[in-house]
Amino acid sequence: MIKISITDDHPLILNGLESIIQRQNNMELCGSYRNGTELLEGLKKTLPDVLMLDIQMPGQQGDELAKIVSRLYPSVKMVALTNLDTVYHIKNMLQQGVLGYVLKTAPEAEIVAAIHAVNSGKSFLADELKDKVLRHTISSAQTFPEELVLTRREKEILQLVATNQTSQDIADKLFLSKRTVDHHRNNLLLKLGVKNAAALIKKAIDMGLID
Amino acid sequence: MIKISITDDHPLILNGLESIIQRQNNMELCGSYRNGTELLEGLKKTLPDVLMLDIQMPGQQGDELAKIVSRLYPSVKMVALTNLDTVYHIKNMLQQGVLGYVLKTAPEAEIVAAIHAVNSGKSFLADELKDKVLRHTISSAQTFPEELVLTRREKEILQLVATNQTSQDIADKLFLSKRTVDHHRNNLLLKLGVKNAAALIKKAIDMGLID
DNA sequence: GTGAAACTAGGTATTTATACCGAATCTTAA
DNA sequence: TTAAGATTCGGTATAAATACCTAGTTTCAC
Repeated sequence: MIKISITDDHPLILNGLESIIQRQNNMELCGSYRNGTELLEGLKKTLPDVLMLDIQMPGQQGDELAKIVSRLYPSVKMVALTNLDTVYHIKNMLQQGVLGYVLKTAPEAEIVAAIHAVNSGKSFLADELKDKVLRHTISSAQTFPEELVLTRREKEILQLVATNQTSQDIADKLFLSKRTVDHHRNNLLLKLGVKNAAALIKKAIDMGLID
Repeated sequence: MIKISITDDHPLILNGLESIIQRQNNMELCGSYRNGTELLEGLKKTLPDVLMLDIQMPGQQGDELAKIVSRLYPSVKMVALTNLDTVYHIKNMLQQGVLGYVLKTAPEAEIVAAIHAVNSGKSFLADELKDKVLRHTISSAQTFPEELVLTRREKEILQLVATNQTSQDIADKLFLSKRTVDHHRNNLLLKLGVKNAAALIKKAIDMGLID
């Protein structure tokens, strides 16, 4: 019997996954959480074999959670269950210790297959996503730099740049010098390979860095 | 017995909604479609009382579908079931003939309530969304025009602003003076109610003006 | 045809963003 | 403990965007 927990802020998704699991005769749902706080609380009591994890959630994001969980509970196999199909997110989640990556648009059979795979310690990634990562790895010189790793501060400032605030506004809000904010903005432009704020926001949204 | 159809490209959502409907003793699912083409095909055979409609889908978008359905089958009551919680989308869908608007993050009871409401011809909108629309209507009535209408040139330039080009670049490309481009950019900022290009792009994407 | 709106473009000024330079702390993992 | 990277902030300079003017031409609906 594979014990499964899920963390997602959408009741509909929780429902859908629950009905899928109930239909399998060798799986059972042992935890259902709506955010990172609930998850971390729940894991203290019940440890699943497989944890299904959304990326975009209110509060703590999926990648941070994956990192925490994989450190605290290395025995828990994780599957990212998400809408985001960018290479950035796939690589990012896998780096954070997630074994499987499945899109919410995936057919039921694929979700079940992913659970089985990670439960036996194997990684799981849909063929289409493998191809995508592969293509990107091969031809990424032009599109965006291979290694896109944004720091915590950069992510934070990226969000704020999209909110109709100047660097000075952002600096005031974060209690930083305008210079510091500009420094991070420049790094963002470099890392995403763009020349100005408009293109930065466009690309960040395309890549799923901003919701 | 309320007959319900659903159009959504996420199998998980289809699953989740199906299990919710099965648990109600006065509802039944009479159609389940993954995109607009399937929906329009299916409606020729089976007409539901209530149609649950996603907005973001591959191919035809929800708002276009709502318009078509409400013209072809005025008896079908529609509910938008979506992740998008912007005032723009709420108003847009309601204008296209949708009676209810429910977020995918909504609890099960709210989804059921929405189906009942629209089935008896009443509109349905969660209180939080009503408040949001109200606040927006009040606060934006004075500053910006209610109706957002972009001209051809403005739309054209809006697209280009998102493509990593400066005003001068855009001017060269369109054989215009940089001043003219700046003029249109200023109008865009005014019309969308933002202060800079970053926020302009963010808002334009949120509103579906840029893909 | 007339009028409204869109499109065009220039002047001038200020504010912001971007580019490059250096460098001191702080965190964190090896 | 050490090394690498993140974070912080400064100087200086230029490029770009934004704000507020005016005004001629074109387009299109009435």
